[in-house]
Amino acid sequence: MSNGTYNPNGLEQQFAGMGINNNDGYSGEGRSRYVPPHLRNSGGGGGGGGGGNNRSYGRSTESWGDAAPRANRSNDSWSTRSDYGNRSGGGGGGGSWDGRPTWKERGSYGGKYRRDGDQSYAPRRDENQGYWKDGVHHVGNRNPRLERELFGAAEDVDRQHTGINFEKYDDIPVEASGNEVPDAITSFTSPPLDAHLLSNIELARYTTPTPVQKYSIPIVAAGRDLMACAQTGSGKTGGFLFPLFSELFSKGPAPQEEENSSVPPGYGRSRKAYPTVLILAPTRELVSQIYAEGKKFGYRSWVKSCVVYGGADIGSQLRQIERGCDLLVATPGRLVDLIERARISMEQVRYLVLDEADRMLDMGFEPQIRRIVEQEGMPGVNDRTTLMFSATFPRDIQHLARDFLQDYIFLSVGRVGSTSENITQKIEYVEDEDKRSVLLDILHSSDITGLTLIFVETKRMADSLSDFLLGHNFPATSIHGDRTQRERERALEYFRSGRTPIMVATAVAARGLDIANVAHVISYDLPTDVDDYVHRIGRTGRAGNTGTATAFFNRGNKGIAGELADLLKEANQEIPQFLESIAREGRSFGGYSGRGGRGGRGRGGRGAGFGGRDYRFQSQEPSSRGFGGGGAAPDAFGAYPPLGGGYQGRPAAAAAAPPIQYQNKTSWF
DNA sequence: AAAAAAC
Repeated sequence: MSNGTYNPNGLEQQFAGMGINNNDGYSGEGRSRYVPPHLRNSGGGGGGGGGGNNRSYGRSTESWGDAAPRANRSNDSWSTRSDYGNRSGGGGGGGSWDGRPTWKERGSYGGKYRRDGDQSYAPRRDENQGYWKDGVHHVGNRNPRLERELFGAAEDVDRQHTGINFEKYDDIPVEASGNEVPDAITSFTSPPLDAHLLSNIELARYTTPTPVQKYSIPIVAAGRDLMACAQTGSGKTGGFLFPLFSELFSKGPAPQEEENSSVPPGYGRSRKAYPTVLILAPTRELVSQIYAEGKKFGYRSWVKSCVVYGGADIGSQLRQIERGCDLLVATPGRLVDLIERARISMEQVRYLVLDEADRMLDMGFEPQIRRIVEQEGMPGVNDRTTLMFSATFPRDIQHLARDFLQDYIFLSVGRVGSTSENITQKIEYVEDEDKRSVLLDILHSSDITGLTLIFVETKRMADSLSDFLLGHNFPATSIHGDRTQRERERALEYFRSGRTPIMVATAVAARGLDIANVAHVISYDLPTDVDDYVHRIGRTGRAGNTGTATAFFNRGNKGIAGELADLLKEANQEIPQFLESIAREGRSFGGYSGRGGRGGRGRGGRGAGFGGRDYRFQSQEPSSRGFGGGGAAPDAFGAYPPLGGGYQGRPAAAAAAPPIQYQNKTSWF
């Protein structure tokens, strides 16, 4: 297969390329320090440049970054959120955020180094980085090498967005609700998108907006907040990156305090970064992936993107931030850490994105998220645009939406190619002790083109199973939370590139990861939550391709049997007899009542490809979910539903008298 | 019950 942009010796070469950072100990020591993927070849400047070549730029961000006084803010176009009309149509004549000229250093910088022939000791200037001066976006030079690195070649197996079945786009169910929903766009055009962004979208070979993008672009352009129920595979990442970059490109940097712009960059009293855009996501791999997409769309622009997450060297992340940080992608834990170290400020955040919000809450990130959004000086709902994405819309997410969003547009989107059409699901009855040999059979008989992703429930199993496969000469790797970040990233890279076409994974890889060319997803162990199963199989059949999902089922999985059978039925898949009967046993016992308990969609929603419902517009009558029942009352135990409980279909505003929590079947005992 | 995530 084509190795495309993936050099087998990439890592070593990239270490070599970091020569500029020798003083940082990268190569001076006997053992090489880990360089996370986003720092390798960063900037991509000339030849051996590698990292560290943006340094001089960092200065500019430093100064504009200091927060403009609140009072100023209320005069600029940012804060008048109540006046939606003013912000649509790219108003303001494309000036800077507040109409004032932006920091001069940013402009003079170009002149300073452009004619400087000797760059051997001066901070390396990046010809490919654009800049903003006097209300004009000066786009950097093109760089074929960097373009190839960012966008890949058309034939690269691991970059393919081809095979997208565009006709199917039109079949995707989309529901938008809210006050004055802006009209959806139908194609990538300028306006409403910034012309430079459009050229980057073209380079990335995206030709048609997905449904979520069709809505999110005009919604953000109108300055509205968005709550979107959509899974990855719906073009979610582009759904927020496109409109955000478009806004940044046409509006330029946020205003900065005049006095502060004279502080010598890098030597000022603080080395704090003030990102304009903050994107939060639950896993390290996910933020890494979003950042990689961000680099594509930010190509040649003035916007400097950064990514921070745990498990990786914080020093290199700090240096990256110092070089400029307009758009930040982060996991919550590491971001809180950096805020505590006073290296990142939330005070200039104008756009906030919460990706996979339900997952973040599941993982217990709510305290960190609330701290980041509510207690660290981030502009309030009136002074920022907030986009929330979530596969499900349970009650705790509704609360978050109520607190973080203002008069939002609710969007419910299906996937590109519904589960039923693109993924063939097979359920095999396999006892635990037979799983290994059945797996070998499957691997032996399966098509060698395409990747195979195997899900297990425990980290230990991930290790032992990948060892077992390696022992049988299958090129396998594994990814789970006990592996080092370096191992995780390498595993993912090898898997993506096809160098190791089999990967054994825990839940860390179940959601959000967009890996092209996954032909087969095997649930070696079934999860207990059917939502997890849905997310897993969503790793295949992406972008309009077809895929196969196989699950090993035995009596130990009977808890999921009923919902699994329902799911298969909705997806028009074959339901094996054993599953049918085990599901029936479960149902007759205590009366299966569809989904209750923890977060998730009602059964009816998934088949239609909808992720949730805009509870704001549901009346007090029983919802279409089958969550029938009276008004607000304690549940059968006399207890009010827990805040974190999964529940939907009821206005969250009824807080004074919380509604019934419908119990999971198992809770009745 | 296990997984994920900051040091």
